[in-house]
Amino acid sequence: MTEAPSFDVFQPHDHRRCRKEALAAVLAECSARKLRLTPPRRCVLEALLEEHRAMTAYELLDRLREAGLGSQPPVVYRALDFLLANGFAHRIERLSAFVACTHGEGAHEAVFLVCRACRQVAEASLPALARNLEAEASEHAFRVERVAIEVEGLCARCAGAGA
Amino acid sequence: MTEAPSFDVFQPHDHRRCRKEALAAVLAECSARKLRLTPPRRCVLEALLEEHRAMTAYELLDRLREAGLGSQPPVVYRALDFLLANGFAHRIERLSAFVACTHGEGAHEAVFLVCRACRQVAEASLPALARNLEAEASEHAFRVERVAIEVEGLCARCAGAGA
DNA sequence: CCAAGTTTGTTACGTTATAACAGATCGCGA
DNA sequence: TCGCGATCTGTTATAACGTAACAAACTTGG
Repeated sequence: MTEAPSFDVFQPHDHRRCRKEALAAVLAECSARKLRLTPPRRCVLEALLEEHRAMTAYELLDRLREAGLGSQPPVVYRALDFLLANGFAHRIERLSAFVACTHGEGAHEAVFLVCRACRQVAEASLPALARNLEAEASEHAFRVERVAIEVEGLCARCAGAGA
Repeated sequence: MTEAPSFDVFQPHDHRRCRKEALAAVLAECSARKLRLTPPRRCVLEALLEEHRAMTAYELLDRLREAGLGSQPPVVYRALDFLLANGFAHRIERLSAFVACTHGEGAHEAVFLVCRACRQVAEASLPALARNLEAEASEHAFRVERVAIEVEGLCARCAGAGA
């Protein structure tokens, strides 16, 4: 199985290659897990990989429409459900928007660094933090199902541009 | 200045007293900082303290309407802006909803334990975690402006109720 | 008291998301 | 290879969340 790339989107990189590798990794994963990357699902994933930033459901829906696929909201929300459920994309709560997963591996509790200007999102994992949260939750007898850690601010480039 | 209470909402407690003390703390804070807790702002805050769970803007708007105050969305969103800006309430991104602050002190990076069944929210602070995030952000040359850490799951009571 | 700034309230609209259902497609077993 | 159950696509319609723009009322300080 191809390994998905895991890197810092805020660094310059060969974007063509990054998209291609990420798509290959998802295709491999789908094949291995017998998941169907149908046309609308693939269209949404490719849009996210291409833009490489958090996109709203309605921006993605425009892509579906342009591709001659469904043009109504449920189509894009269902494609997103599939991508989120299988770890190929993430929802950024703060923006009500979505990004392709850049972290590679399956289930993981990620920290998202979200630039409010360019909407690019870097994904990091902090295992130490996850342990802290576990401890905190167990003190409250709380059963954890989902963790969202979102850091909003400005990436170096946008901060430099005087945003 | 009265100290606001800081406790675990998932534990049984004297709710009447908890509301009264929290309101007193906000009044004191407003007086100290020359902030105006006007009728719509107070109405929204009291609703949040009374219900003691995450409430949507439109639920809060119903309260304003019942109180004979404004009945259109901008009124409640402005009151919420005031409460959020001054640390008297928090937005729970995951739910597009709002809770009264139960943590007492001013600016703080909190961890929210959000029960998806009853919508009660426990607020904890994890200083160690904040330091981790700082380190992570600086590695990416990212300027942090706002941090949201939300843990979704089930509180002990709702888990027990077989949710 | 007056002027400047702040707050409330309104109308109108834009954005985000889901329910319910019909028809198309897929994959498997007879 | 046929057909049946499960899955997926697409539609219409509507609900939930949020903001722009502007007029009127209130508050505060000179």
